[in-house]
Amino acid sequence: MKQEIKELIYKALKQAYQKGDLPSSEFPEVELEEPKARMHGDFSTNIAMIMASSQKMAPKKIAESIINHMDDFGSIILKVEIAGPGFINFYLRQSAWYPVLRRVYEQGERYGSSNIGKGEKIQVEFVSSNPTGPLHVGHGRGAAVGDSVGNILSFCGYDVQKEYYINDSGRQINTLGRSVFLRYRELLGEKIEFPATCYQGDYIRDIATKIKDADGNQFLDRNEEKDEEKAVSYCAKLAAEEILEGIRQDLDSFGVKFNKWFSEQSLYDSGMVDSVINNFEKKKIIYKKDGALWFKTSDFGDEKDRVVVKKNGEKTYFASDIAYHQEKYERGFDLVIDVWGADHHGYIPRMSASVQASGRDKSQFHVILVQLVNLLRGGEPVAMSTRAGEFVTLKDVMSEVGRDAARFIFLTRHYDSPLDFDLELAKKKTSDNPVYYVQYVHARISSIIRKSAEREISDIVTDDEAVAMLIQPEEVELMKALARYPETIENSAKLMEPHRITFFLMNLASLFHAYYNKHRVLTDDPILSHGRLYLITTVQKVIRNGLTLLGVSAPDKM
RNA sequence: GCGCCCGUAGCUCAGCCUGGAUAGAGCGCCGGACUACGAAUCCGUAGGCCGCAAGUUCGAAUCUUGCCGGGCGCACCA
Repeated sequence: MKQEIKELIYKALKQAYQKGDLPSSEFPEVELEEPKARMHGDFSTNIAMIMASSQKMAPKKIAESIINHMDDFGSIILKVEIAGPGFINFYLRQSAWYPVLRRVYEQGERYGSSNIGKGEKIQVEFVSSNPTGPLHVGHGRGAAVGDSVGNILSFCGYDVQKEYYINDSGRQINTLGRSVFLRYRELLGEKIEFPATCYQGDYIRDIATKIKDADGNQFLDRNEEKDEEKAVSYCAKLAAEEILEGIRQDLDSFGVKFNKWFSEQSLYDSGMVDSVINNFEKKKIIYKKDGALWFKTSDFGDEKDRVVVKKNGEKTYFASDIAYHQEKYERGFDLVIDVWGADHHGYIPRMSASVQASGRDKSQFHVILVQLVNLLRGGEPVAMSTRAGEFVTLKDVMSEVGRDAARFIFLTRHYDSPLDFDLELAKKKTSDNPVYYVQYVHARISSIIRKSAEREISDIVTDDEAVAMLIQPEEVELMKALARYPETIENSAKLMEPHRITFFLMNLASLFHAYYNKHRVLTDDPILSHGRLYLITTVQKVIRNGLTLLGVSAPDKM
């Protein structure tokens, strides 16, 4: 639609130049926009104002000559006006919007998809929470954003892989083992002073109990230090597996599916971490200082160098992260996207440095920083202390407010702004809660279609006669919105911003509810009814299409 | 101190990338609409120095700079 109008303008520009009405043949890109105010037409362009200086003419004169040379308004344009300082406003015939119905109807769940990605391989890594405790709400937001961004990119022709990185190595896993082991000993009657540095949550006790039940007191006999170490590492392994399994289940019931779960430990097992460090040493971008090995990230834009091997010989997390990211590119990804909590933003320059050091362009690495979630209940903050083990898990939230509400709310804001997540509000089934507002459209339309079958209006009829009945302003507004969907998807993909789809859906829902309240779909006139049924069917398809990208269900009944 | 993010209606937020005409939505307030397709809905009223200031521009919520306020981060932690 936009394209057709743009071409008409280009044609007019050329003609105007040839006839000598315009002095210069330098034409800028024609931008068409939808005016905010309805009275300014369906589309408008500011081309005449932009050209004013290069053509050395008054904007209004330019606009006039463009219009004069638009010999063919085509079948879509009703009238054209010059307005304000030199805008050209286009008013379309209602029938101009009819083709969108067919596109939506035929493409259905693929409507809005595209091939702008051209098969480019992208990896989206998200959540990647340490298997030392259950997922909490913050992880939920990351999961919703990462999953949805992946869906959207894939919808736009990118070859997307979703991945979870398991930090199953290093000190905090050891701490996990120690925590479990201490609880285990406690369960067997020892008096334990439980250190504050250990994990406090009840889930630690649960795991310890399992070990006690399965293995009895066999770990209590510890003659040497290495016996204790063995016991701790046994506990660590078991606990990490147990917790990871819980994380998998939580994400599964949250509707998030990963293509791959990648283990940090495997990078050590395969020697990848060592080989990366050796490689960097050869390149002389790793050096020794104060007994530690430092990576010269400052050569690649970081503010200072970073340690990869500590004085005591332990590798830092950064070391395995470097190896991990290098490994990603070796798997052939053109672009690597990491979804992180905003508190990790300081980590970006060094990660980017490592990517560049292994020969990739910094544009091949992108971090989506998701801001924090403030959990509220009825407007009051909910205490969230990880150290004390008092936090609301994602599982709790899901069982309290439901998966759809949770996912939708996480995506009602730009990931860049902090999110207040109110449990009471999320449960409400009123218009405070936009998820039901949108889902209700889908259910309502299903209901009308059921009703139409009862009345034997039955099958969706899509012929011209029925479509021609769609002349109400509310119907045109709906079709305009449907036509805007592909553009919304494309923007959402380019900017990696799922909330644009959320807002689109809320707007479409609002247009539909207004239409529904003003006009009847099922009337005494079968042709009119057919036309309207056709229209609302396309609305329903787009609602479902969009909700699917957000990972939210589209119910037929609520 | 340095870096990143945020500041738009009473509240919660879109819009900013790609400048355009009278700045939008939901909630809340006030007032209305169910004997026909689902009232989880709709209609209407009120409510704004778009944090402040300067710059660029024919034109700035949008771009640039400075300032103010808030959040987060600045480890041989993860």
